[in-house]
Amino acid sequence: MTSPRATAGIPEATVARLPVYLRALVSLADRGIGTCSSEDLATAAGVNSAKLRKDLSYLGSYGTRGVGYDVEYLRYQIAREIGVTNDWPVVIVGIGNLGHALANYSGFSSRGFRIVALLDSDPGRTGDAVGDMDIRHFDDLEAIVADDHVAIGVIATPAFAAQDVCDRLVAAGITSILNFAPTVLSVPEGVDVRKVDLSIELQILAYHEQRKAMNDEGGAA
Amino acid sequence: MTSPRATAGIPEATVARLPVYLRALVSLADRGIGTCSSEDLATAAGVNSAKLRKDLSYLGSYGTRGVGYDVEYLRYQIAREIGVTNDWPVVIVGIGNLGHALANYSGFSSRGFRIVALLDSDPGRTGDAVGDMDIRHFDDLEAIVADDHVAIGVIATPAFAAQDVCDRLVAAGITSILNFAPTVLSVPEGVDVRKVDLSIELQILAYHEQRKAMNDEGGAA
DNA sequence: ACGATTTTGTTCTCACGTTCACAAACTCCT
DNA sequence: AGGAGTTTGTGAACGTGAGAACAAAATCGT
Repeated sequence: MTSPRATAGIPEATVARLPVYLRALVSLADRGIGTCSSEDLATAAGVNSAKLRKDLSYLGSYGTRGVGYDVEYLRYQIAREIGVTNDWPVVIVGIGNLGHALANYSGFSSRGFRIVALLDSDPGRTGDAVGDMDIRHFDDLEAIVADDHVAIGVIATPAFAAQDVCDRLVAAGITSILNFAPTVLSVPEGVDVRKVDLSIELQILAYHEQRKAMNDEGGAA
Repeated sequence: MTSPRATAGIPEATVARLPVYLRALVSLADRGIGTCSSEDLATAAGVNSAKLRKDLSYLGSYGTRGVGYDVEYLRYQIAREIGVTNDWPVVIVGIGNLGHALANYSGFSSRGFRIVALLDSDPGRTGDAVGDMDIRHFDDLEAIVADDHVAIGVIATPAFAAQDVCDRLVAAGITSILNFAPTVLSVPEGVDVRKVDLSIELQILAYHEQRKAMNDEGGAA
């Protein structure tokens, strides 16, 4: 029993690229471009055009053969598919250096997210203002999550505190977590975690850099 | 003509996990654990033990059957494979909110990297101190890269400036770039780019969150 | 010394993701 | 109206990655 447009099974790899396409479309729209081919959009998104077309085909047939894609229309369709046509409320926990940067990051509000609270467990920080928001105490978490129906939390604490914060977020009803702390979080079934680790990315670069150096040596010898 | 230990072809997916294993090993060592099984390490790293063993087998046979892995020994072997036994000099360009956070991030120095310069093109920022470093003007880039043999650069500028900064980094001799600006960078052959996009990660979470909400509705109806 | 037990390293199979290549479908021009 | 030229959407081939399952090799107890 499959529905005509199987909005069910979009591959994970495709989901991860949809936001890139969305950003590329916004950029094209800003430049006043109303229609684009898969080749144009693929270039703007930094991918192969066949992959782009296959990715878009999972959402439906939003292009016109011989013409291309209407930028505004496709932009809306992808935004709808991702779910960023309405704003998602988000809480950020841990307002150190990184938390500050995240709180001030304009890319959230412009892309479907709204920061509803900055939380920290250090009483020396609560009450401080970051931009136009005040830092509140972590104990306010449960009330905020319940009041604003928050589903997404960002962890920007030190590693040692991350698992405790995570457990508390989950208990409060958060079901999606973006983790910047360099540690593995364990969460119950049904909760999604994505991690961003700055030093891991650098280490991957270092590996390839080392390989380049080895090859240069090998080639010169 | 394959060398006995083919250090040549480590799969990209494995390379991306090695830093996670390394972190897990450091954590085990800190807790005074001298030996661990693949199961222990896999749990600490948040992966399946079969996958872990297969990943490690690409590096060589560093375990002992019936016993497990020596934590210190394996830690060194992975660090050597990644190339983080010596420090890699790194420059950070764009010292806004995020650049500040990166400059203060202790995880770099403790994991094989050394920040040698903070650069910004805004004269209002140059000269300011961040931690124990001064912000220098972007025009000093070429001299710094040449003097310190810098191969890795971090871009933390606004999106509109990122491609220009990137071109200049490449021209100065940088061959690995970590890009935090929300834009696609084009680079010549031989230069590696990895990107970290905070809002993309959130959008992926939003997609899954929306799906959960749809399923709950569908299940309740 | 030898069998029981543990745990690694590897093989095999399956699923997923990428890319090619082409038919279907649309526009434009005559 | 009809053919030439474009560009999408998709089927098929290929490559990579994940996980189960097992043989090889080490320890331990008797």
